[in-house]
Amino acid sequence: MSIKSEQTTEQTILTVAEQLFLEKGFASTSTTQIAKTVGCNQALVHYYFRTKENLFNTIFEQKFKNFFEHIFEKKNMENLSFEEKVRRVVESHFDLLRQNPKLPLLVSNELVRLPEQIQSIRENLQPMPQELLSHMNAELQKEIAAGRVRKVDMLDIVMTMVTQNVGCFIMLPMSTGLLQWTEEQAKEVIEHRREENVQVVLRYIRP
Amino acid sequence: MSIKSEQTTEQTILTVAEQLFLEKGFASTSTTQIAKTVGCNQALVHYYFRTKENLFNTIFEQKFKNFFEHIFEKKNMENLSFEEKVRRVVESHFDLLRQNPKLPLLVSNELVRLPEQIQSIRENLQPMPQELLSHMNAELQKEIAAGRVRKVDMLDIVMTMVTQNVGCFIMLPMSTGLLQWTEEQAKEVIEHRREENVQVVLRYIRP
DNA sequence: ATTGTATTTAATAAGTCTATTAATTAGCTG
DNA sequence: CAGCTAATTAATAGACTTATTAAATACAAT
Repeated sequence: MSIKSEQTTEQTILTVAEQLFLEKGFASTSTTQIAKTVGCNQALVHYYFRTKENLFNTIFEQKFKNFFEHIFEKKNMENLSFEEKVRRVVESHFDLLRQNPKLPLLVSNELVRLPEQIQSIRENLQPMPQELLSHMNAELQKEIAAGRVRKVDMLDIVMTMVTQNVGCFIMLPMSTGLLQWTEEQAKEVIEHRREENVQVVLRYIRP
Repeated sequence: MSIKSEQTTEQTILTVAEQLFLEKGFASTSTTQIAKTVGCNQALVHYYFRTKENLFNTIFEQKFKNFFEHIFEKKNMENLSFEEKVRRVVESHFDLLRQNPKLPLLVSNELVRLPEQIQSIRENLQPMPQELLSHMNAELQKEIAAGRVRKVDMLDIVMTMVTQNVGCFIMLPMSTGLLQWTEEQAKEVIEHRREENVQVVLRYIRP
């Protein structure tokens, strides 16, 4: 085992495979390469996960679920203003993406490849979003009634936020290349865009 | 030749390959499959383009260049208000993406795969963006000075627009799956988001 | 030490993929 | 029609892929 192991080999395979899938996508990652990176025999990958598809799904579903759990995690924000709540939601969504910058592209790709996959995901997190969304919507309606927010659909707010945050990370390699940012500059831009994305959403809902 | 041809076989190969690359990406599209779809022998694909990479680059660069030309196309908007200009730029960018809904994902993927590619693209359109950007910036500064727009960087405006529009199409398959839109509904959402994206940008720059 | 189970490896089948080569066909020109 | 070039095909080399199988090794418990 070349990778430092407190982990079992099985876990190491998962870790390595995740990295490679994120880096190069499903099609361009071979079980041979996974095994080579782990430092084990290629058959071992199939011994633990039988098929490459299986291995991928194990990682993918876990990752996706984890991601949504973070998003829908109940945060202690009861006594904050609506604006402050929105700010925090945008920021924590952004921060979650920053920790998983390559996930959105992988998800976008693989959901195109396997539209069925999305159904199994949907079923795994059925009640959460609806419940939360309607709770948030109730609060939004109060704000609108009080004239602190313009009349706007909750779904549009969410889409604006998600699109802006996700788009930011998907486009990062392209922006970096086209505008020839150094890694340093790229980091600064990300930090800067975090606040701008908050502004985008806040100004979007302002009366 | 099974595909109806007014086109030469070479052109047909280009057309078919473009479709398949957009659909399934570079790695998951084989020259065998291209040939099968075209209805010709697999060697013919290599006869015309020698390598798959070559074929891809031919299509990719042409497509990318074309796309940027549309974006930086001079439009006749001299006697419009700044706000109206912004609206039209956002809308025409959105419309261009709507005509090429799968291009952003492909570009995102392949620029990760080949960071060098981006440099050759950069060189192909060197003067345009800088020139246009500084022209737009001059106008922006006037608007800011006149108090019709808040103090904001041109780059942030552009990034907000591009991110919002591109993100919209990259996330469409995911949104459609998660929220179980019909094709009909998806179309309506796109039409709706077109206007919302305009609002996002306009409200983002409002004083 | 032996038995049993889990882990790991070597070997390999069966298939696909890219790319090349040599041969065949089509289409045009003189 | 002969001759030339371009288009097209069949065949195949060679590399790489996924997945399986049977054998070898490691490790624990009896």
